Amino acid sequence: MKDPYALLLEHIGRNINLGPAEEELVTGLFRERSLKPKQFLFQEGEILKSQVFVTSGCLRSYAIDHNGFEHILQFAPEGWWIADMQSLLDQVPGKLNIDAIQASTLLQIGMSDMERLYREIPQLERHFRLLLERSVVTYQNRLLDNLSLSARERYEHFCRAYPTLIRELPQKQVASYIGVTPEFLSRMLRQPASRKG
Amino acid sequence: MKDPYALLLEHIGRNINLGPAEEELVTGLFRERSLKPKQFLFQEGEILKSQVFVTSGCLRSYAIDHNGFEHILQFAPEGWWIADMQSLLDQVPGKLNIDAIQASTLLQIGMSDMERLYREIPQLERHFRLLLERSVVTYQNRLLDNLSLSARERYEHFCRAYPTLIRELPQKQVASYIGVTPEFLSRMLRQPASRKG
DNA sequence: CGTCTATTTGAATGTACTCAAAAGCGGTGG
DNA sequence: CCACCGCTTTTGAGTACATTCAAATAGACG
Repeated sequence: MKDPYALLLEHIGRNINLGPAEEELVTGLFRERSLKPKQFLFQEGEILKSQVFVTSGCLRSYAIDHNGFEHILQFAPEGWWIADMQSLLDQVPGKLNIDAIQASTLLQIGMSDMERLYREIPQLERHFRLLLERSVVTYQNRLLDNLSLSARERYEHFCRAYPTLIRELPQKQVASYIGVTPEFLSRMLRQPASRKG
Repeated sequence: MKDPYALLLEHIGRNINLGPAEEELVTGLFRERSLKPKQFLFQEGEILKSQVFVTSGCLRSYAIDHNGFEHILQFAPEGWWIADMQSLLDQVPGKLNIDAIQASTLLQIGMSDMERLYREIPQLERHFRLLLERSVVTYQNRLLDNLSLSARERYEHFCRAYPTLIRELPQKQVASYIGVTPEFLSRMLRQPASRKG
């Protein structure tokens, strides 16, 4: 079992170099927490107060539409950040739900401590800028997939993007992520992929 | 007609405070450029070399799918940045096209100059971090709209999000942005919105 | 076991697409 | 000024991909 704090520092270390004092400052401000499967970290209507870094297991964020259907926005396995960013940034009631899909551990930091980190370690701005750039690219690609690909193609993309996750996830959640009903995904997987290649 | 450089500094000034020397450094590294309607800034397969800030008019970025259909990813009116981020960040051939939908002017900065700016004005990391946070939220919301809303609802959202643009854009481009065929959007607008509210 | 949820299957339906063609619109050049 | 061209919008008819609702089956967990 890896040390959560080591994981966080390693994650940050991919983008910037921190001195020992800085590393201590960072680790000193994050709190460990664990979640059981299906346990909520955050629910629609609440105001999110902290940044969350997943250190083991896997969380997900999703919205519930006006027909009661879940739409998964993000899976966050080990080494990923997850949040309702709108709620966090503007301190308004969130539209997302975030829960654990496996037993998970995470590191949490309150927004005022986070701001202190940005003040005392300006390099962290860079770290998160770089992360966010990747995040934007990812969402752009997913959006284009949804605009231009068939359900089957989106499923194939998903398998390639999350080769590990796909084995652990219930079909229902894959369906929710790629934007089809569970019934339709079930039929699709039974059907031989039309070989026109 | 506003000064493009003043517009850029005003834009940056919303997030951070620059001294006069810093402002000069910034403006010294951006080059002005103008585009006629339908003129390309960037085409699929090229490698994007510069960051682009729109100072008048409006650009768009879009991808072309394997059936030849355009899918608009972004409109960039005055005061917005636009890029094929994947191409820019990884220096790989891009999948997007970027062109002007009106006569437009913009400010451009090469990646090495941009890196110099980040080095000499670390605060800029913060500025772009904040921008990117908003960008992620926007793409997340658009993705959720595409996963959970009907074509009509997406159209209504679009009208609210871009009240000015909607008056200037050909229907075809709105259709491409919200993810329907132009034929379907045409029919939809002719149909009375079912009043069940 | 029994319960709860996920998956599968069936039949009917709907939303949005395809292809084809006509009509409208704007610009350009003779 | 009008004729023509290219592009957008509209209209029609047929179709497909995916959903809905209902019910049966299978799996997981305590």
